[in-house]
Amino acid sequence: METSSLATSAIYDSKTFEPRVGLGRLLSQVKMELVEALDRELAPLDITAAQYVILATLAEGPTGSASGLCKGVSYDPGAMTRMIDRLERKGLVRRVRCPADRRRINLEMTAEGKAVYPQLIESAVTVFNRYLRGFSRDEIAQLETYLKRMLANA
Amino acid sequence: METSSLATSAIYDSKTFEPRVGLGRLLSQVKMELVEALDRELAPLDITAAQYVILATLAEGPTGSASGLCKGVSYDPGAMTRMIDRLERKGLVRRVRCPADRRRINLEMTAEGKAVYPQLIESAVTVFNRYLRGFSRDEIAQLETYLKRMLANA
DNA sequence: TGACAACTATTGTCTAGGCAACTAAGATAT
DNA sequence: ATATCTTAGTTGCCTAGACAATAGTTGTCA
Repeated sequence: METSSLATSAIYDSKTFEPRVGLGRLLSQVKMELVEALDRELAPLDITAAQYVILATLAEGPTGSASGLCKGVSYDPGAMTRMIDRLERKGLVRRVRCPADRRRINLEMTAEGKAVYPQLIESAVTVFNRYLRGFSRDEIAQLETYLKRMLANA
Repeated sequence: METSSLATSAIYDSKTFEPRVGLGRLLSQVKMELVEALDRELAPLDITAAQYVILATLAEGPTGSASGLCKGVSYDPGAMTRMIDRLERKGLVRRVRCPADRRRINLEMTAEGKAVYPQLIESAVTVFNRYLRGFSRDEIAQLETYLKRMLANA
């Protein structure tokens, strides 16, 4: 039958599954190392990788409200409130009540936030380039495609 | 010069880097969804994905000590102590002082732990097969290779 | 032997996210 | 207009991991 490499056959079965060396472990490891590396890279700026994600989403996107950010980064509203507290305390971000809808709180980067932002990007680029040494652009595109396919399978 | 697809050229630069759609976001998302899916799958057994990882490492490997587990799953020793507390409270794992080295604590799965373990594997297999629908074995192998190359670049 | 270094596990403290309850504000329907 | 429903953000409580300090144990070496 030669089903072993058909795309439609089940990949794993309980007999042969090896939890310790599999894809899950690799994904966790890579993600963790990337976060740790970015944390170290950003440490001199007193900014964490988690904060970087929020700032980047805020800086690049049109979604200026807190709840928009929550959906964008799949974050709990409560966690987001406190995250914004931290960023506001650091003077990187400002809460601005939306006049049209007074429930909504729009977020703006402060001058200081905008000033450090290029350094954040620089740090992220450094980290990714380090972990992607030896990859061609095609390979990265393919890696991204695989991950997108997994997400589409959700 | 046509350097754009040479493997040795830097992949990203600060001008073109798009933090919101890149590899980091994809990796985080995939990892998170896998964990959430496994959590849901294991919920009826009252076991979390994090606990599954420990149990799997313990069941499959020869590393029976707590500190061995710490290294194996890059876990904090303090966190590991409390993790084992939880597993012990659930009756899945037993602490056994090593007679040869009385600092060391060896871990054994209880009869109950061994009894549920096949169901854990079954759950994990189900989740991975779901997220890998449509993948050939070759594609999975290549995905794993990419991730291993990233780790090797650390 | 005794001082000292290295290792194992535990505990306390801190940080941060998840969940639920709550308040305020807008939207909708009667 | 008012009652009801939905949405946005905040707060309190709980859980869990990270880090640091500690106690007990082993190995080393003078």
